[in-house]
Amino acid sequence: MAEQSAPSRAWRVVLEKVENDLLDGRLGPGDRLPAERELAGNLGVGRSSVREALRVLEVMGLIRTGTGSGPSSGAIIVAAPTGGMQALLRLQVAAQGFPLDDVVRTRLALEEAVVESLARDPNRSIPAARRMTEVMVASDLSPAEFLALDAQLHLSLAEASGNVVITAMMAGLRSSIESYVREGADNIDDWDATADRLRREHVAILDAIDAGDAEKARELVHSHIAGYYAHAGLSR
Amino acid sequence: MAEQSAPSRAWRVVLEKVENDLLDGRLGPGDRLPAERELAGNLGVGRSSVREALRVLEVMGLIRTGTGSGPSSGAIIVAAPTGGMQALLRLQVAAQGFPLDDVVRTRLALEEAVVESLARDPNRSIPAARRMTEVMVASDLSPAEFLALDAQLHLSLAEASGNVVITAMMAGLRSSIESYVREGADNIDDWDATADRLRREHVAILDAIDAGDAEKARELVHSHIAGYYAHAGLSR
DNA sequence: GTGTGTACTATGGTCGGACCACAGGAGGGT
DNA sequence: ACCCTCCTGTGGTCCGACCATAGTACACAC
Repeated sequence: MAEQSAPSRAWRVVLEKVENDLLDGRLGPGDRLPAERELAGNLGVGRSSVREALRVLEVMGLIRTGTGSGPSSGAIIVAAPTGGMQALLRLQVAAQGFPLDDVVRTRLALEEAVVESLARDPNRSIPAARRMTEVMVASDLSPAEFLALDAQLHLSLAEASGNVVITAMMAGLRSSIESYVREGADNIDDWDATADRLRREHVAILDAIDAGDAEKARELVHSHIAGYYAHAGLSR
Repeated sequence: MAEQSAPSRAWRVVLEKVENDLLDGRLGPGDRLPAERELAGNLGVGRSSVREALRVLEVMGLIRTGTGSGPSSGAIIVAAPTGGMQALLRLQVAAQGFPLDDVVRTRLALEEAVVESLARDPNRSIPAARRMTEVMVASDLSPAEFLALDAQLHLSLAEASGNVVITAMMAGLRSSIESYVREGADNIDDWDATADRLRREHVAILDAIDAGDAEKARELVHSHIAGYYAHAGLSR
């Protein structure tokens, strides 16, 4: 299925070779790829083409490259989930391939799924999120600081849900609209009151999760997020 | 936010330059990037580094490159949403950065959000999806063909919802687990009966959407997908 | 004047070589 | 036995060369 019958594009050959090695188990997390020069020789392409493919893999978060010699050098499969998603979403939003509004709505859908799944999970444990809410009570936080903590809080919920894909997507979505969110905060005149409301909503959401009330958690997180974006003038 | 203070990595310089140009509106969909040699000269990096960055942008679906001269040559901003997401998810799943189970659950969350949003939308129109269900009644479809149509059906729902981000994600998720889904079909002995059930479920889902019953649509799509994966032995 | 074909030019695609920086390991000196 | 040095392997970068391609300009023929 990874065939493309496009023998042009030498770098694609490299990309497909790596993908197939991954799919067939010849490569896995922690493994080292052959050296660039060796790979080039094996596949009959130039080193530059190999490098272009490796660059793609690196940005996508699949490999980490290290100079020097020894076990930590070379290209190593790491499969860091968030990095690539973040880069992709940021760029797509920047290039207007992903409208801001759709990003927000997608975040909404995922965030609702997260809290619902948490509320339904009898083995849930969200101490990290609780701790975040406590940190956020400090009243001398600038909007930017507050929003950063807010992002961490929401992210910690996703992590607690144990779903790597959703966590990566949420991190990416968040970072892709980060600048807009920060600008949006400037549109809010009564920032202290807003921050207070957000804090209370956070606590209410966590309470609903702890109480196992999935429906309520879903509704709360929906109005929490939709409300903020509307208030900040970011939603149509 | 786009700062990295990492003057090493020449290709990052290029990537950031393009991203900043996009964010500041100096570049937009349809625009042409400067020629590779020119870009290299402007930024004080080698052409190879420029190419590595462009390769990343190309795989992410942001640009399309064309040889020759004239208006259609060079690197052009296209911001094709699905391509990059597909590549990213496929590779991450292949490298085991994204567990299969999390992919399925994410698809579930997005798919539920799609049908719910459709059911709530008074201006919804899902003729494409209806047509797909009619095509799928042909009984002489192989499992692979049936699954391909099934994928199209679900995708057409996402498209009908008008959310590009969710559509791209769903297309990517789907393609990333495509091979596993196909293998899973082999685990199903009573394929004809299963296909029949899936067809009926599809119709029921569309009916619920048309009826504006968001809750029911959500439940139906949930059991539809979760049920199939469980039946195919793909869910833990 | 019109049409046609050829040469030119700008572009990406690829390769190979060269050099650098760096990290680890091997080997020699003490 | 220890430490220092040099060697080797690795990615990171640049450069120059060549090719394929697609427009475009221009000269030539009619």
